[in-house]
Amino acid sequence: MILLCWPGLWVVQPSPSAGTSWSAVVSGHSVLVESKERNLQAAIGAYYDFESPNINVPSMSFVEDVTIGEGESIPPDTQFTKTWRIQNTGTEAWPPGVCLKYVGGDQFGHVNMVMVRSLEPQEMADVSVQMCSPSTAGMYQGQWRMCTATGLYYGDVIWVILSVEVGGLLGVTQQLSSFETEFNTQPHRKVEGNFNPFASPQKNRQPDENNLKDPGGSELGTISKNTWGPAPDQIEQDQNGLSQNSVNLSPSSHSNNLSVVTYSKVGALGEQENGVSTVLIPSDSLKTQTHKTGLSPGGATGLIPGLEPVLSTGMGSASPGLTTLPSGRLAWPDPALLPPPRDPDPRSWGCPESPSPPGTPEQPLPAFCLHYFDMLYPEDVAWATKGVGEASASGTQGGREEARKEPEQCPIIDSQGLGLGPEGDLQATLHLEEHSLEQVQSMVLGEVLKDIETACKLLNIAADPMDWSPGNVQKWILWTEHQYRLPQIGRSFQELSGKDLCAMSEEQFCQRSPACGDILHAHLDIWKSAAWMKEKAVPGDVRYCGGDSSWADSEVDSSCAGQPIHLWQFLKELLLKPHNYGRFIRWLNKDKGIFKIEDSAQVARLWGIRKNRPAMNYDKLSRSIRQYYKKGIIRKPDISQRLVYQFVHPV
DNA sequence: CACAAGGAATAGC
DNA sequence: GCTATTCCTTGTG
Repeated sequence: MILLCWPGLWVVQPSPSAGTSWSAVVSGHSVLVESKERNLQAAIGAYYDFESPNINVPSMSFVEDVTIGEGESIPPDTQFTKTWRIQNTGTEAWPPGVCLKYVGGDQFGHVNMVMVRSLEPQEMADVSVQMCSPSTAGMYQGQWRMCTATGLYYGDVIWVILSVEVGGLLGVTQQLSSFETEFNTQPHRKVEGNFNPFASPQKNRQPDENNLKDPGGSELGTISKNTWGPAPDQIEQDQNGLSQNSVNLSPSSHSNNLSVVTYSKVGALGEQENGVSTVLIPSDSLKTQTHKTGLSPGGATGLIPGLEPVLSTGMGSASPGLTTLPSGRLAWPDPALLPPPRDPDPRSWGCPESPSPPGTPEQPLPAFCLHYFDMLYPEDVAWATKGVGEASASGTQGGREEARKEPEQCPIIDSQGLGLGPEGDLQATLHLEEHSLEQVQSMVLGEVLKDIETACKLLNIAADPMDWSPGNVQKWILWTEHQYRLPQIGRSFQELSGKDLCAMSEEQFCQRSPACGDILHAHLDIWKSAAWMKEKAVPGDVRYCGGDSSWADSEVDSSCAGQPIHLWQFLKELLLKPHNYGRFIRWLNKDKGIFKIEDSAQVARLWGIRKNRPAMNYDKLSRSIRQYYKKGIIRKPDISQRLVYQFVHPV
C-alpha cells in the first residue's frame, strides 16, 4: 500500500504495481476508485464535503454569553457551566446532528463537543458546556464552532474568555445557572427572552490580545479574527492537544494492504449532565474504521456507499499527551478556524489578510484542509484491516452493514435522537453532494497540478519525470523530502535518471529508502499521472485547471529552462508566491523592493534544493546576498533590520 | 545564539 | 571571468 499525502488530499493505492486501483481520501472521507486507465482524475475520485457553492451552508450567529459573561472572574480549578446563546440566522433549519465543537485555544476541561438540536430559522437556543477553570490565575480564551454531522464548520467562531482569579464571582452566576437548570430540563431550551442579567450583549467580542495568556506559553492566546489559522509553530506545538489535524505518515504504521482506509470515526459517549448534553471522549476510545466502498470503474461519480454522517470529534482534546508532533507527522491548519466560506476558490481560504498565511512549517497553504484525521494507530491496523477482504469481495454493499456490525467500535453519536435524520433528507443530501463531486474532483485535481507546476518552477525541472536528469531527480527527492517532512533520504537515489526512477517498483524504492520509499514512490506516481494527463489534456479545456492558474500558466518565472538561476531571481520567485512561501519570505514594501526573510532556515533550504546544495544554510545564502551589495542588486534598507533586504531596482 | 559584514579561497560554468 | 559557495573572523543585540 502507498499512503500519499498531498496538501489536503490523501491517496491510497493498494496495488501500486498494477496501478489500476486507487482510493482517495479527502476531508477525512474516502472512496475507492477502480481505474482501468492510469488516470489521476480517477485516482482522485473523492467525496469532498467542503463548502461547495452548490451546498447550502447553515448559518449561525452568536447572540450573547449567558453565563460567564464579560468581566466575570472565576476561581482557579473550579467547575463551571459555560453557556452561549446562539441563533440560526439562516433561512433553513439546521440539518440534524449538528454540534458545537472546541476548535482552538484553551479547552477548559475534557468536553470538546456538545450536541445541538436542529434549530429552525431565526430560532435561538442556549448551548452549555461543562468546563473547569485553569489552576493558575490569568486570562484565558478558547474557541468553539458549530459543525455539521459531515464535518462542515459553519457560523461564527464563539469564544470563551476566562479571567481566572482567586475570589472570582463564579458562585453568583453559577447559582443562577443552577437555579435556571432546575426549571429547564431540556438541555437546549428555546429561549424566549433576555432573562439573564449577567449576559454580555457584545457579539463576537475580540479578546484583548495583550491580556490573554495561554498557560502553555503558545501563541494561541493571540488568535484573533484576523488570524484565522494557527501559525505553523502553533500547530506543531499545540499546547492544547488539538491534534486532530495530525496524521502519522510513518509507513510502518500502514504496512498492510488496505483497500480503503478512513480515519474519521471515534468512540464517544454521550451523556446528560445537569441538563447539559456533553460528549466525553476517553482518549483510549479512539478507533479507526474501515469502510467498504466502491465506485463504478473509471468514474468517481457517487458518494461513498456506506458513508454515514457520523459525528466525529476529531481526536485532539482526547489526547492531551499529544502536545507536539513528532517528526514524520504532517500538521494542517485547522479548518474550524478558517472564516466562513465566501470565496468559492478554496485556495483563498485561511489566509484572508494575514501576511503570514497559516500552514505547516513545511507546507504551502493547503488548499483543501482535512477536517478530521484521527490517528491510525498501529494497533488498530489489524482491526482496521479486518473486513477489508470482505470489502473487496462484497463490493459496494458492505459499508453500511460494516458500520452496523461493529457499533461498539464505532459508536455513532446520536445524542437526543438527533443523529441521522429522515432517510429522505439524507438522500437529498447525497444527491446534492453527488452533483458537487465532479466539480470538487476538478478542483482537487487542479490543486495537485498547480502544486506540481509550482515545484517545477521552483526546482527548474520538467513536469514529466521521464525527462529528469540525475540532478533533477536529486532535486525532486530533496524537494519532496522537504515538502512532506520525510526522513532524510540522503543519496540513495544518486545517479538515477528520471527514466530509471520511473522504471523502479515500490519495492525497489523501499530497498533504497526503507523509511519512506513507498511514500516517495507514491509521489512519483502522482507526477507521472499528472504528466500523462498534461499530455492528454486538450488545450482550452479548463477542467483540469485550478481556478486562476492553469497548467501552462506562464506566471512570472524569472528562470529560463536550463539556465542557472541567480539567487536574487529565486528570492523574487518566492516573493511572488506569497500563498506558498509567505511564511518564509514576504514583502515589507513591494514598491520599494523591501522584503523580509521570515524563516531564514527554510529559505536557505529551498535555495539549497533549487541549487542542489543540500548543505546550504542561511550563513551561506546571506553571504551570497551580500555579494550583491557591491553589484547594486540588493542592499540593506536605509533603516537596517535583521533579515530585511531591499532590491536596488524593484520591479 | 542568530544575524550581519566582509575577506579569502575555491568550485562550477 | 563571473557567480556562487564555503569557511572564516569580527562585531552586534
